Amino acid sequence: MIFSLLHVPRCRIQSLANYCGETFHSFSTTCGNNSGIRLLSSRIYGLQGGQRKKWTRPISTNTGKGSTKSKSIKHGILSETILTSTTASVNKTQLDQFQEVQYYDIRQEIAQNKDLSSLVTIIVFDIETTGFSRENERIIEIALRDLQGGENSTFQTLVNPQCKVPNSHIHGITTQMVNKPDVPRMEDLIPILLQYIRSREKPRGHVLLVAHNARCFDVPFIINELRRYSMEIPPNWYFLDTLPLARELRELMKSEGKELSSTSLTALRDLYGIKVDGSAHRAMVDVNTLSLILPKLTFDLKLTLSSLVKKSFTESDMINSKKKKNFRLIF
DNA sequence: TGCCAGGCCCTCTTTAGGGCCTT
Repeated sequence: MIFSLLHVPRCRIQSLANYCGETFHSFSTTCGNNSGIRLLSSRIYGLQGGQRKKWTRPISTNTGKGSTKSKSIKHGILSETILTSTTASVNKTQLDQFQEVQYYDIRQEIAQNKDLSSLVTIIVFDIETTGFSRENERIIEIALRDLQGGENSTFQTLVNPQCKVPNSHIHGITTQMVNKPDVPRMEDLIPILLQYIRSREKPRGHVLLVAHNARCFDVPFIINELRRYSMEIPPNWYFLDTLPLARELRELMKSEGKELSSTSLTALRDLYGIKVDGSAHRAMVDVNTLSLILPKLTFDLKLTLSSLVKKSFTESDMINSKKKKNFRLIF
């Protein structure tokens, strides 16, 4: 049975942790045995000039159900596929309409003491890229996991960067793996990704996208990729960076006379005794790792859902932060 | 010839420098 992290009363820290324990135990079981991954046959409309495109490319989701079939799979979430067919039709008009929907700042809703559990979808995500430069490098893999579980709670795909992959030694993703016609390019993927995340949202709800070092790495990459195709981050997306949380944990442990060797994802994984099922530095493996770390981290730091939302940031926050920094440098 | 990512945090600090974290 899958429970939602978001169903936990906002002020009951213990409940949050208990809930996380149940959720992530269920998730862990699902992940270990693994559930089916689907090959989506997608039809999309090109964003540029409304040109219609049709292709079939491998994008994976999982059912989130512990079926008998899934228990027979042994080698991690990346290795198995079940063929199915789903149609995703998105055009620019639909996306424009989406952008026009008015959302309140969720942080104001906290102040108004609204029930966040009915508003927020938490999605852990990770990207693999050809390097560190958001300007010069490209995304080659994306993975997401909706922590409320259920059918199609994960999304993952390789991305065709249309350039060489110089750092295969890091993630094992080679130029040959991604530079081929059946791997979607980013311009093909963006509308599908937006549609997927929107499908996980609650009515007039918000999305909290969580990643390790999100502020300096993952989020700027995502923003840049969207901007390349004249797209913007949807107004109801908020980001949570777990790196500052890891730093808080290190300070907390230090005050208790303990030591955290590093604030990396690997160090947190080791601290909490989480076993890696698959190749580290593949997007879904890191997503699964962070999905298991998050409830333990929030428990140790006594963080509620509303406190997580308070720590979140938007694209606007990043822009304003940069402006303030430039202002300080000038004056 | 010079640059080659960038934001955050710590300290031998704040008109700075270096390390961490992500691929």
